Amino acid sequence: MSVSEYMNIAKGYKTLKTIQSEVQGTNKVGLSVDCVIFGFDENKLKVLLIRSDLKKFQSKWSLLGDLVKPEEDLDAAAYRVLKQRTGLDDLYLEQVHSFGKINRHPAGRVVTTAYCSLINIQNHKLKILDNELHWHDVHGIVDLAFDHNEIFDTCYARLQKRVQEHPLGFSLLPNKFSLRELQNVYEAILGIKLDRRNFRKKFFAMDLLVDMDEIEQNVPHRPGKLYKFDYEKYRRREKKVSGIDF
Amino acid sequence: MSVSEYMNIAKGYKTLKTIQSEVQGTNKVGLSVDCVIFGFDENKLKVLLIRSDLKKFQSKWSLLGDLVKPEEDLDAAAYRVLKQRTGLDDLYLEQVHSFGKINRHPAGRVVTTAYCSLINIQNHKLKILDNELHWHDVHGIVDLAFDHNEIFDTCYARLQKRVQEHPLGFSLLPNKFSLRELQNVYEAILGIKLDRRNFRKKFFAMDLLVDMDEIEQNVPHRPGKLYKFDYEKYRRREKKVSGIDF
DNA sequence: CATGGATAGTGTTTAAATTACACAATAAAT
DNA sequence: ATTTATTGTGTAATTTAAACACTATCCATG
Repeated sequence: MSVSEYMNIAKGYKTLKTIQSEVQGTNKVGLSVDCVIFGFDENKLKVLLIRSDLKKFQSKWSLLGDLVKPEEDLDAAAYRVLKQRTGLDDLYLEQVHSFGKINRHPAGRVVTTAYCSLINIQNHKLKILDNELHWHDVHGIVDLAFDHNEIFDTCYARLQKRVQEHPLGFSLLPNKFSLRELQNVYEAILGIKLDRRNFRKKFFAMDLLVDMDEIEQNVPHRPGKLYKFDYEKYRRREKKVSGIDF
Repeated sequence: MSVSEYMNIAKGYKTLKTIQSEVQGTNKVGLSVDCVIFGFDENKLKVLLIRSDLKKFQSKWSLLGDLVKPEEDLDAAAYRVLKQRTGLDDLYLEQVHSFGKINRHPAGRVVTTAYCSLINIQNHKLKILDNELHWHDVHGIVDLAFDHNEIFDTCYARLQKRVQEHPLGFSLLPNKFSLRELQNVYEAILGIKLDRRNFRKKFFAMDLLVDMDEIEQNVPHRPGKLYKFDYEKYRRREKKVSGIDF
């Protein structure tokens, strides 16, 4: 042992070895990710659930999750699950919260990190039929496996908050959308009715919608114009301090 | 093996044993918590840091953290660290984000969950002198150990956001405080100057400050009235949907 | 005890944002 | 040609936010 190592011990510093033995010792837990994947269909907000693969919960629905691999970033694990289950790329995905109650998993200590994702349900054709994978209305979610009710509630609440401050809603829609579709998304997520004229006024005033010079097809009434969201322009904006209010 | 177990396997269900072996197998990682503890002193926002106990980082400052014990809730671990280091009870503590890059810790795979806490620096006399524990101005934080710069930045940004929507600021102050002290807290956290009259108007309009019928002592100028925050009244309020704006 | 220094305490005016609200135009279906 | 459903549009009233200055009070000082 070198003199400097002795000095470090004298100072109370731990050596890398000491920490390593702690890390690799008994202080290990299982780590998983769970994805709350939202979709929008028939003017309803939906969440993608799977039949629990755990016998104990055989009749219950469960969020989509998996154990994090030892050599895998946390975010990468969530993205892997998301891609595996939806077949889609380039999706909105955001970490929400980690859940770490001791007995939340029957197989032992597993801490899970929950992610929230929004997808355009149109693009997601695959895998729905074969597996026991289904879109559920976010209202009328009843008894999920594990602590997934708590996780779902947390993520839904976060979504409701976040959709008001960030342009997430568009992820649920096709690239081109009408203002009615957009409003339906917001109403479904927030669970409230919005004034149509004020809604339009607000979004036009943001100046982030690009008129595609196209109109809706196959609607049994006067078709609306189609727009896309200008993410680039949005990113270039600087945010203001919004003001104290609680 | 029972018939029902066979059927479960046929259906693709995993038995508890299967999952257990997965959880207890190689898919284990170290799990830690890190606390970003904010304080307020001399009209500056401060964060509590400790000299890294890891030799590799011996000259660097580090957040306060520890490994989560195998039989300890995640939140409990954070609270344990917080209490150990501050000697205080009943503190504001909120989970912010989990950090899970593969090589973020030199001793192996350790995923950490970051918590944000606010304390009244007056109450925290102990332990500052002996250990290598110090309050640092949040500006001028330079090179922390591990990925603690990223963690700190995330928690500070979250605090700035959250303090505008929830009554956190009071946790940095004594029970009784003057409106100037309160404004100083907000200005320090947000890093902006606020209009004094409008600030007062806003807080009085909230109707959540209780006049204590006392005035400041030992100030070298006209003393201000002291107030406390009415948490009970606040909790009973129902929140409005704040409106779409991004 | 008179003065100066520092902060407390207080209202109004203007601008900006939000809300409430109604009717003509258009396309599709019959 | 008529019905049905939805688009597209503007204004007035209310609420909220922003800018801004003077007197009162206490302490410290000479």
